Amino acid sequence: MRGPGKWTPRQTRQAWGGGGLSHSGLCMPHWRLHTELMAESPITARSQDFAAWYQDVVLQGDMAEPAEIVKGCMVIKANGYAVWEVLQRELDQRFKATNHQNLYFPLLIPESFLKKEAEHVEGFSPELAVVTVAGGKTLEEPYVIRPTSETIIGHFFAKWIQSWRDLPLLCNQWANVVRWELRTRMFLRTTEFLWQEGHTAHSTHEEAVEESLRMLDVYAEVSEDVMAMPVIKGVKTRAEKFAGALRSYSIEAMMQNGLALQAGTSHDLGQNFGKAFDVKFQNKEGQLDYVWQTSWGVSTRLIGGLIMTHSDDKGLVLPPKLAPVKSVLVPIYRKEEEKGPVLEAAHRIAKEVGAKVDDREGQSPGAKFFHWERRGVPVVLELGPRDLASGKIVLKRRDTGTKEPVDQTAIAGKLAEALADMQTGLFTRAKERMKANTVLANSIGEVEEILKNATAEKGGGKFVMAHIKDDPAVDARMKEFKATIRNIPLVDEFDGPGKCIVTGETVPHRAVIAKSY
RNA sequence: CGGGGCGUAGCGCAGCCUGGUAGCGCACCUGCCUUGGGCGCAGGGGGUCGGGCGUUCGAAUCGCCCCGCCCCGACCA
Repeated sequence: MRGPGKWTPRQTRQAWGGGGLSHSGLCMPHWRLHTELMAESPITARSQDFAAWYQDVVLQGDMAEPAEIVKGCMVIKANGYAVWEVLQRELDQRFKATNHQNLYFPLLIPESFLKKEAEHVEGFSPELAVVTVAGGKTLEEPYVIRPTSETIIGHFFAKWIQSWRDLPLLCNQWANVVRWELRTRMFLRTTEFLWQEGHTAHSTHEEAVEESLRMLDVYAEVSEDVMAMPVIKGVKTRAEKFAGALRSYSIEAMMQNGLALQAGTSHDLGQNFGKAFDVKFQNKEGQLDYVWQTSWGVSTRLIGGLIMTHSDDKGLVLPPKLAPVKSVLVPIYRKEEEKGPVLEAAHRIAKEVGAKVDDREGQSPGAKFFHWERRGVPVVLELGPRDLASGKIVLKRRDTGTKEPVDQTAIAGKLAEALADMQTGLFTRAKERMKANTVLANSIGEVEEILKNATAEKGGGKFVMAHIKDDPAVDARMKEFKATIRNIPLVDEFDGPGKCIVTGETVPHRAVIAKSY
């Protein structure tokens, strides 16, 4: 049954106005002309429809699929979850290295808890899912399904903290959260998503600020060094900060269409939740004081950012450090007598270099190449009778598409080299793209001029760097061009102080204005 | 939540206007043959036509209601 809710190429095609007519025949790469009817469907070109391309890559890369029976939710498939597991490992070891411990709090939070911090409840109430009936009875007090856990953690922190000796308290939890979203996109925004949320309590504000910046650095490091995704660290404006925080920091990445993606956030919560949940400690002077808290999180959204940073019209591209399978060896043989020696050599070499052998029967090598290509495997090795005779093996890179015959004796080194080169190459390319699409503006008119045509279809979005005041009224003006102030960078890479393009007041340096996901 | 589009086999679609009990390609299964970028041939399995109600001798097809998904906008990691 076709069933409700398949995100099909046909539907996306119609959405961008092609009516499903003949776009497939017109501007496809030539190899698609005779492969239209293949099981693994073609991928919409980025230049045609970026949103459709993204969806195709997720689906064809077997990363996830819509859970059509649950509104706004998705199934993260084995391929996608494996990437999440690598991310979890990379993040978790850095959390541990900075003395955090993992624990776990309940999914359900008493509704009254949310209401204890005024700004917090106001920020989250539109997106709460609430449990009102359980065990066949209407509950006296409804539970909300956690949209984040500051409140319930505040409650327990109050029980656990008495003295300055209990501080700092450094916690993290890996969890799912639910935020009722009006519009969803796989990985980027779904009703339920996976994340980690760090929660810490400190005896001084300085220490809390230090902590929130430390974890922002951890996020930036994982983004750039592991995911090869360049980011801008900065402060969120008051209008954009987390509901209940004193100050929020973010890392912002630029997708291939020039739109910004908030890839991680870290919050200085001040004493707001301490006061709301009565989290007090006795300091060294014997005085009672409220704790200073932080919270910080990254989610499965990172995977969406990863896809929109590196993937191409052939499908997924995974940076080697994140790829669950770094290389696949495709054995090629024509005659029965070739099969034995080829497979023997294939397994020997694969074992030596840690590659996976695709020895499925009944699939042609060509089909296997396409299969692994769209799943983002960094390197595919090809080994056939010709290579056996010459002592070579063919190494093909996913990022550049280059094919190179390599001496079998040198393959381990060459493979490692190719993977390392791909990792840095992907980062460099993304970084250069970000630079190329970052422009300065010195008046609100210029900002408008730049952003009004800034969509993927019209040549790509931009990061507009402008002097602009951190004032909600100023943020509101950005709505005129469907943009937001993404953040105020921690490090100024431009020209220092200048006059705000809206109010004329002097501000320390330029901020990032962009359209975003 | 407003505007637009769509829902027929696992996937992509035809059939609907002009009602007569469902078809094509790919995928899947079996066998042979092939294998350096999506091989070929032969045979085969698979569908409560998104759901409900109605009109009719008869509904995928006509009418009403509902549900879901995609796209575009307002809110958000």
